[in-house]
Amino acid sequence: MTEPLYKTVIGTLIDRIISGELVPGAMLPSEHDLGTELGVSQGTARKALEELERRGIIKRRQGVGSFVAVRTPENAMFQFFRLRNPDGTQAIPDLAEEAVSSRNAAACEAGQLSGAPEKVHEIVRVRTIGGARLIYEKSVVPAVLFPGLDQRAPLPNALYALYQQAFRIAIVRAEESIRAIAADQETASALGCAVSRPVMRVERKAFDIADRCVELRSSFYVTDHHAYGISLS
Amino acid sequence: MTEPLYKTVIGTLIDRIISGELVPGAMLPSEHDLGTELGVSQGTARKALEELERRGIIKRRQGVGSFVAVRTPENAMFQFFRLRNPDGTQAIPDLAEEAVSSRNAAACEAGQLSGAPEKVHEIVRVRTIGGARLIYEKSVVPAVLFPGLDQRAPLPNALYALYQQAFRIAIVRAEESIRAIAADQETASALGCAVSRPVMRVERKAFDIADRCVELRSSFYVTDHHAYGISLS
DNA sequence: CTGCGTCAGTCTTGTATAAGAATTCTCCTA
DNA sequence: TAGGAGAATTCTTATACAAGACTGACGCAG
Repeated sequence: MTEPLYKTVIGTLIDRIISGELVPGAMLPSEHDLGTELGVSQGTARKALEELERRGIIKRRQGVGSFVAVRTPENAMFQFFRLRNPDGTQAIPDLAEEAVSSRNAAACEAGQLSGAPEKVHEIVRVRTIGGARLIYEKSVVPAVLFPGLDQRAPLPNALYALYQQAFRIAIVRAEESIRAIAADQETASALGCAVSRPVMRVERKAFDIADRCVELRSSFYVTDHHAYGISLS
Repeated sequence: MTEPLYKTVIGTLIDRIISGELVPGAMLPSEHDLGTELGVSQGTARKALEELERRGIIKRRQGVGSFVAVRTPENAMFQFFRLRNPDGTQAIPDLAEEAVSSRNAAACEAGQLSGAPEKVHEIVRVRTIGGARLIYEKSVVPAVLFPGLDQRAPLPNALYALYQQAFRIAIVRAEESIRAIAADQETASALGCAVSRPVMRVERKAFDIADRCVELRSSFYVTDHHAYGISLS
């Protein structure tokens, strides 16, 4: 056998989560049962579960069990919303405006999104912090993966919780490109600020549990009183 | 015993690296020898070594051995220098100007740096990419941890490799706050750009293997043709 | 005698397995 | 209602074997 047993177990569990056999919040078989079922020892099953926990796909609690990770509004904010208050605490944004539309994918969007979709949904939102319009973001997702998303307004604050609950798509990781630019006309009017004012532009590619790119997001932040906080390791 | 054995082993190994008993590049005892020496089994020693590898403190190679990680100019760039070319490849900066000075620590610096140092060294540098002045950075380190740093000019491109080789301080992780601001007079003249032009400002706190904050760095980037690339997971 | 390739030996980490300890929750009982 | 026994789970530790990698001895050709 070329592939280690525990990697086969990992693949089996991921397949079950993708197929919907294991839904978010569901309890996985215990280490012992999983080993018996798949014909491996408890230790091997355990090694697979440990790696899935490191990747954020499941949660384990001693004495309780292992569970498929649930993307709640809270943890989605904490993990993927990086704007911080001056004291370092998490900034909590409110939703001010929202527009959802359906359109044909641009060539560069189709090239980056999984499945090279023809149709996409676009979600444009303006967010406020303490009443000030500080965030303008445009998200693009393949229509085929998110059927009916354009008829669900108003959308919740945390999109990734919705993605998981309504469309069975769990965002696991993201890649971002950050730059400082001068606000263009569109951004300035959305944020109610002056044209050519410095804003932070973040281009995000979000990947699901199967490592497919399922969302492109372009965000613009006013960072006068808040900063984007990240960790390098 | 309240603390698991393998965590004790981790602490022992980290202490040996901090003390200089294990220098960068040195080979650690094999799993078997380490277990015998510390009175634990090979499996327990292995669990400790696996976690140290996950934390980037050591490197392991099957059939060869385990080695204390070496901070080379290449991997320091790759891990902590996040500016990327438009095609996503790593941008490689050159050094244009450099000034090293020694001064008293400001209150906010002493409060953040490990040991609340009175004296600090300040390294101010301008970097270029393809000949264009795109990066202006100011690093502040405690003088007591970096004796004689101010007499070492010219400094190498990758400071963190120098920190490890010359001062036995290994930067393991960093926290950054990012914002888009208008360039002030000082930054604009350093970068040779217009005042109030949008630039990206990155405030970094760098931590060593003992999780002490040993460097504060304030960087300013011109991001017209390059972007700051990060991963969220 | 020298140079080179091969192959066995040995040292290393990687993988698989198992048993007992610690933790958590449930449920029964006083 | 409080407390304790019990069952279920993960966590810790231990051991055996497999796989990869370097070393050195050996043999053979030049």
